[in-house]
Amino acid sequence: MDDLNDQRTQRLQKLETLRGMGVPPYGARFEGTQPIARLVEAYGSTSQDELTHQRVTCRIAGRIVALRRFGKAAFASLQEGAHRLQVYFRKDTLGDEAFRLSQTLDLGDWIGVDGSVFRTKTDELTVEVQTLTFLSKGLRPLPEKWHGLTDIETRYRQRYVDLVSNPSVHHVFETRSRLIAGLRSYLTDRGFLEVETPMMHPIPGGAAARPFTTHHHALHADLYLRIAPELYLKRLIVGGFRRVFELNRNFRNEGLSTIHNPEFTMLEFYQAYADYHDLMALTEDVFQVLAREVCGGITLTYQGQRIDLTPPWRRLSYFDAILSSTSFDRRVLEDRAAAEAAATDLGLAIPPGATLTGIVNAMFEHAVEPHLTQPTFITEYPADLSPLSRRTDSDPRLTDRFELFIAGRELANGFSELNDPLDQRRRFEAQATQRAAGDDEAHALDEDFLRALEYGMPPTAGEGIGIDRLVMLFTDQASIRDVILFPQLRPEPPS
RNA sequence: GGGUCGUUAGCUCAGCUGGUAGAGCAGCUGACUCUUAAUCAGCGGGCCACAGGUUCGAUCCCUGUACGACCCA
Repeated sequence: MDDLNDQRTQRLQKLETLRGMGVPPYGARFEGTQPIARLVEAYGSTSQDELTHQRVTCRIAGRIVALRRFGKAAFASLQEGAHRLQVYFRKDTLGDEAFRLSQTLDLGDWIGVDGSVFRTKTDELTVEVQTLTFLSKGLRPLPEKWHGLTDIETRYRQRYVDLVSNPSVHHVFETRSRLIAGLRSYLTDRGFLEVETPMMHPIPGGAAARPFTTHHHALHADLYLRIAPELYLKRLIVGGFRRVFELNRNFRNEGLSTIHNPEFTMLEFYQAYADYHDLMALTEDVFQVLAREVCGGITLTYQGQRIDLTPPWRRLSYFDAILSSTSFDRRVLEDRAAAEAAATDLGLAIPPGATLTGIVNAMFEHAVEPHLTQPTFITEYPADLSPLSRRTDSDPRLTDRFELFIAGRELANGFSELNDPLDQRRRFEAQATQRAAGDDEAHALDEDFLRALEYGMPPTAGEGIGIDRLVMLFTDQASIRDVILFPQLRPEPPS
């Protein structure tokens, strides 16, 4: 049995009272309403005299979130989304029957209202109700009016209550939606075609991550939820699309944290004939466009830090970043023993089988990443870490790749694509060696992808932008769970 | 996986040295036709997350479990 408290019991009784009055507690269509937000916007600064003169009437609907009764009159706040408008019930105006209905209303109920717009003595925009239409009965009490709902677990598990109780949550998710719409129009305006590639992959690829496994019964085949769309999008470039993007969910079977949710949203886009420098310029530009559209300017505040998106952003090579953030000399990048000593010096625990690349990357993550507050492109990643990236012409141990860091977090990853099928095969084979050595995040070898490359992929640059982290940055949220409507939690224990 | 902290009424929170629980809001009854955290009078509401242990006695001390938050790997 569910938590059957006395308030719920009371409301179940009121449901019967409504039925007794001939009022359906779960009504049907209520057409022709104006959004409360629109009404408030339209008349928020209109004077009482002007409202009287214009005889402004309206039809609105919403949830009752505050109620103040005075014998033969009452005030209520109607909420729709993040917006509220006060309504006023008078026995004189409503008549006995409708006033009796208004007396049965509870916090949380949905009603529709026809009335005239005026200002109260205290100058609050208010609708005096002429006709009251009952729309839907709330059986559970809402959280407290002053503190709202603060219990973080309940906020995530019952986001619907969070949204009712905390209007600022609406703002975060509206901003999320506008950022995504902004990215879509930015890319489509520049000739990128939005495509949909499989979510279920026979071979998980395109990233270093553990996949979720599922099974298709009719095909008698294991399938993997995609960890990245990359290899499919590049197949499309092989097929002749010049510019494509996909903006959708990826799934990675890894731990949860303030910056990791097992399903998360990624934008990936690919541009033929371009290189990673073009993408860095595009990234600087699109962040500015979004910041202006959504935040009204190109400086943001994130968790108390001022973030300045004015281009050009700093560009720093991966190795130089490590050397300039530590006091080590170049040997630590080239000699495994020196690297291990340096890493130990930084307080890092190095597992026995760790490769030079792995140790150096641990140093990067520890000594460099957290300090990259202002937008910074880290470039020229080692080829060992970048099995899908084109090698740098002047030094084939490096790649034409960048990652973007802001506020100490990776926001984007882009590179000139490796389009040499023979080199790609060797890189996959190196990954297979790592996998055999116990690295279960190493890339799997995808023969069909290699076959596609053998048909010839033009020079191409591609990039992924982590949308959840982007939204965190633009809405100043500390946890990824605050920018995902229904973040992953353990299943609720039975009560 | 490890550490720290948390879980008390529908919600937000108190609860001292171990003696079977309090407030505000919400709810119920009554008064009130311009209030806005309305006001006034009265009333009800608890598996103190769960399971063990210590104790004459546990919301409180101990152990474990579940769920969550943060930090670390």
